[in-house]
Amino acid sequence: MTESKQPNKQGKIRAQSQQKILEAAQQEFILQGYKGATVQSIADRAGLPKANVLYYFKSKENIYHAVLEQTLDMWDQGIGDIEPEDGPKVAIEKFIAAKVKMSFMHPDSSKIYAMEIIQGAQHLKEFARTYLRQWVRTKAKLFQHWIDNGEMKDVNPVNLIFLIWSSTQHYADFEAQILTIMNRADYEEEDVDQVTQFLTDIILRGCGLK
Amino acid sequence: MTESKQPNKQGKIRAQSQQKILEAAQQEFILQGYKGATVQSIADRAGLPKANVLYYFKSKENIYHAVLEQTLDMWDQGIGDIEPEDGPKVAIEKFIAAKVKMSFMHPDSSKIYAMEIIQGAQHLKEFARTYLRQWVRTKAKLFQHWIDNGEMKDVNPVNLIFLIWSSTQHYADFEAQILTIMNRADYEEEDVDQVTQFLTDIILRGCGLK
DNA sequence: TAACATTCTGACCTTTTGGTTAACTAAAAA
DNA sequence: TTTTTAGTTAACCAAAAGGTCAGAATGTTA
Repeated sequence: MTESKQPNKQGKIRAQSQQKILEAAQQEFILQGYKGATVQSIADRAGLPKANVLYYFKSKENIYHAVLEQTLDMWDQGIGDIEPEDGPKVAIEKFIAAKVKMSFMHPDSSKIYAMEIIQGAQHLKEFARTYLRQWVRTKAKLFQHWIDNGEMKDVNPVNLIFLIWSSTQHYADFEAQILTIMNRADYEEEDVDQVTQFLTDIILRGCGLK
Repeated sequence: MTESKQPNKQGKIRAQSQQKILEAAQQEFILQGYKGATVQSIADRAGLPKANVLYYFKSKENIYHAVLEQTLDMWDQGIGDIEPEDGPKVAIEKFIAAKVKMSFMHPDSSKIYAMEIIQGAQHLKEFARTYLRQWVRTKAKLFQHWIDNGEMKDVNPVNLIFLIWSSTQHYADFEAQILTIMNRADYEEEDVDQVTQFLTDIILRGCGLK
């Protein structure tokens, strides 16, 4: 029972190195895909020798799992929570604002997630089947309740959720295309508000809330 | 000048084999990514020996290019053409209907395209910079014209185009997630109409056209 | 049928990759 | 100081990958 270590210094190096590796790996996985990202390229990007990367994560699979987990945590935190007492207008406003913000602040998480789903959601099937499905059902019920109460137009709540997800995530996932089309090098501060404003405006009115 | 061949039989075998290879390749590229899709796996899926695949396409790069080209052709054909004389209501209806139909009928093309963009659009930068940018500008001007004429609400036309693209393509790209959440095995005929109906309804009303 | 072109294919080669190992250093505990 | 533990790294290896090639098989045409 040599349960000593980790007063502070201990886990520090570990945590730092792991984080550096995860960030590098996320980039590489996006740019090259799972198979295309090599342990060497991840190591190079992280500024570490390959063997050191394998020391912290026993295998490439493990690195990928860790990246995905980080992504799901982000999703979980960033998703604005819809609350019953908000009413439909505020709920949708909060929901859209949260998702747009996440898209602009953590586009890479969104990209990794999108690639996983496109490729068949092999690693996320369970997450979708349990967590996501439940989340959608709960929120859909809430919307349905407001609809039944005449507080908003009768639109399919599930489709509405998909609409908000897709239209907000688009700015993260399709960043390259959007910037090219608009002939811009990067997103800027005000884009977040502009997009939030636009989507909120259209969707609220679309739901008969404006 | 032995310009004989191809009265009919000639190019036939060639065309058939190539098409079989392209379909197999598209699947593999989606499922495994560019690097993950091996020439062997493409050959296996196409039911041909590897060397035969390399006989028709000199390299894996070439196969990928051919797949992308096919995808852009599809995009080009499938995009409902907005015409000035339609007016905003019909234009948006046609646009949404065309994109939804494409998403449900050719989800794989949409997926390949999406992956390319997410990964930085390396092979599509030129397409986006020239063709797409021009397309968006032309259509945006049209919408702006209608807005100036008071025929629709004052919404940002470029954002509107992005909204329609994203919300429709979502059903192709995120197929796996949507089906899992809805606890279904496959899309069905009526889904196309239902989704078209939903999106048209919300977006038209969002644009003050209902 | 003979000549020619096209299609097909197993065997082979080179390079790259994920992962292991063993040895070394640094630092913290005993 | 001695002993452990954590971290670091070059060198190595087996497997898998992309691609070549020579020659066999199968048409096509004259």
